[in-house]
Amino acid sequence: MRPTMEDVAARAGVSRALVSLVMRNSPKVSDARRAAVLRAAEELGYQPHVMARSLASRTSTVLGVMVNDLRNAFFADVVEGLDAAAQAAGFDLILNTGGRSPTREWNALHNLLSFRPAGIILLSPVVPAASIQTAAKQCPVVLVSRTIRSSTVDTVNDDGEAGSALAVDHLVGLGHRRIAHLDGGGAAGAAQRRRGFQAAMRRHGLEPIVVRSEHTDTGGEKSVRELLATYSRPELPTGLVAGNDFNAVGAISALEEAGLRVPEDVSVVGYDNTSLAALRHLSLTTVDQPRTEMGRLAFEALAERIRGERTEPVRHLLHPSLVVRATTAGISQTEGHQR
Amino acid sequence: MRPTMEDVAARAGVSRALVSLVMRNSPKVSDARRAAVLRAAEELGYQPHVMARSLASRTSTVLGVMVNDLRNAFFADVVEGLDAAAQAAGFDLILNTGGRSPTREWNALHNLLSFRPAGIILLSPVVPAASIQTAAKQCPVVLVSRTIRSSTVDTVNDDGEAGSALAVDHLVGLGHRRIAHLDGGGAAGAAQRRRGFQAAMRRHGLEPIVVRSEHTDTGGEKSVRELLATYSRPELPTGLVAGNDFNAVGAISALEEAGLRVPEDVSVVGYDNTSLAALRHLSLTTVDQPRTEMGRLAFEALAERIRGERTEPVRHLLHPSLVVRATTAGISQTEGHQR
DNA sequence: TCTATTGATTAGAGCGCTCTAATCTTGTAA
DNA sequence: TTACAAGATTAGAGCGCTCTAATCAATAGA
Repeated sequence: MRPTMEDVAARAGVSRALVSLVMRNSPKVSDARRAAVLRAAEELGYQPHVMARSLASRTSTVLGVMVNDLRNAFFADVVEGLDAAAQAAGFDLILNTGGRSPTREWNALHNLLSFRPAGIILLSPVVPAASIQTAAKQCPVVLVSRTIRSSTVDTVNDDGEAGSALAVDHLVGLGHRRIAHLDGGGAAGAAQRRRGFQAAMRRHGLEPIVVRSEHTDTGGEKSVRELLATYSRPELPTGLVAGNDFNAVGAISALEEAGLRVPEDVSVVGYDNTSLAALRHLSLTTVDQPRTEMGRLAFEALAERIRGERTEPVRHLLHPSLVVRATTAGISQTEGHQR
Repeated sequence: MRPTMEDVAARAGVSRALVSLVMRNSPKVSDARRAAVLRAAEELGYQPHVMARSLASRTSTVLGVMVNDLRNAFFADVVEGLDAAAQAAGFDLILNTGGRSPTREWNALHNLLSFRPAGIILLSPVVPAASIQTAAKQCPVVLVSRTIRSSTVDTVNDDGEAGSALAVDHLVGLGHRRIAHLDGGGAAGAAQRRRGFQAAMRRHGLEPIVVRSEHTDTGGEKSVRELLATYSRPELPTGLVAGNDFNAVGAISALEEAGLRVPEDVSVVGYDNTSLAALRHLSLTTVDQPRTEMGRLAFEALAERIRGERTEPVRHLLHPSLVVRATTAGISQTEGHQR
């Protein structure tokens, strides 16, 4: 059996309480005793039992994290940021996946709650708001990539509207006037990206063209083929704001297949700045969200609640940035100003 | 304060011990009492306290997971598989990252250990074997993507040699005889892939060509340029076995840049079957490891140790499979049989 | 010298649960 | 009726720790 505090106390010739104080490095322990206890602990290979500590102190150093889909690089990055911040502050993460199913997610949430965590972070949860409210009664809750109308839960989101606007501004700045958006449909965040696109276009006095698509490469291909079938060459949009990077790659394929060059004939902007966008082969201009930072902020929000420093909800809306690479350029002279 | 077992007992008019039995659904409780307890628990919103249970029962339902880099899709997939299996068996994951630094990793490991987990899973750890041994004295340990000479720890690895062999066999079957490997250098798993390549080539009576490279797309580009500079066209390898998918993409770029067509002039095989390989735009033939399955097996190995069913170590070596897509083809007639 | 005062140490209760052993009910056989 | 086994229930100790309040030691002030 692993040594307990009692064992250390016996070996150091002090009481269990004193060992406890040393372990939490309390200042009110004499140097001599502290050294003796530390040595005894070292010799026995003693390590405090986190759960016992948690039970006795009625506090928790555990943070529950529910992530819908770890395979999604976005969430993996957020968790990385979360873990770094949590580890630095002495918290531990207990992690769960919900598999995009409300039922499984609710179970996962329950599981986390049964650890009496200090707080909970939900990454893009699909459970109803009421369930989240219930959880929030037990401990602070922070939502990432999901909004909620609740004064007890904080949220961290990337500003999808701003991201699309960034893409539109970039293209317009390059001289483009006919710009289409490949809409992600019901995918997470797609609605905001669409709204941002439309608003930005109108702001520039341009007519927004929205094509129904999906957040996949095949979706991108299909939408571009539709676009190609709908518009004759001189009226074809010269700029494309894709729903995400995969979508953009599909779009580029279809474009090239049709004999159009990117970016000479059509400029394409992706979204998410995934690892594939950085590939020199593609070198996709895309919108980057501060993912790790989102994880850090989520932790920070939670920490403030845990420390009781804040009771009003906080809504972080992070600003994405545009990573300009090789798939966007000014429109060629021959096409330029003809409407 | 959240209700405890005592509260439920009081409300149901029974003893705490009886509530405990009901919560662990013991068969030796009368139906009437069980119903009463369940109702009281429901009304109070009672939920057992996992940590308290763990402390009292001297058992743990927690599994420690140390992952080096979650951003690496490989590990994210393994964790998904792990989580699914663990959740199904009633275990919870506490997750940590080690950041590829032995020191930070050692701290992370210590943290996990302080939860007195039922077992620990280390994904591609970089700490010395001795540290792993130490941990293994406290609870069962399973290593993924790392081997060790120890009778107390189990390992789950993908057979990198077999993967390379798969790629070579495929190319040889297509008629290729001059095949080069873009070596990943010191990257994890690179050595095995290289060995597998060399062995497979010799088995076919062919001379293995190994070019030093890196597991990145720029690495792939550079190596191909070197290859191009070294060999005159008729002697240029017609088949390339890349170190991983990124590397393959870089290689393809450089090839196309030099006016060579893939797969007509040169066939390229990647490794890892990352999401980019599946892109229709690329459609990369690549080697796929059963990642989720690896997670499941890691859990299974741990579970067997936890249940005390096995004491001899187990070494899982998973067989990769080849996903044939569009970057490989038979060599064109004009090039075919000339040496 | 005696008493405050401060700082260091410890006794002991308790966190929310499990588990063993003891006790209480029934039902059944003699 | 009595005895007893089998099943249902409970008392109470204890898991490894923290925390409050009490105790103890040492120094300072009168």
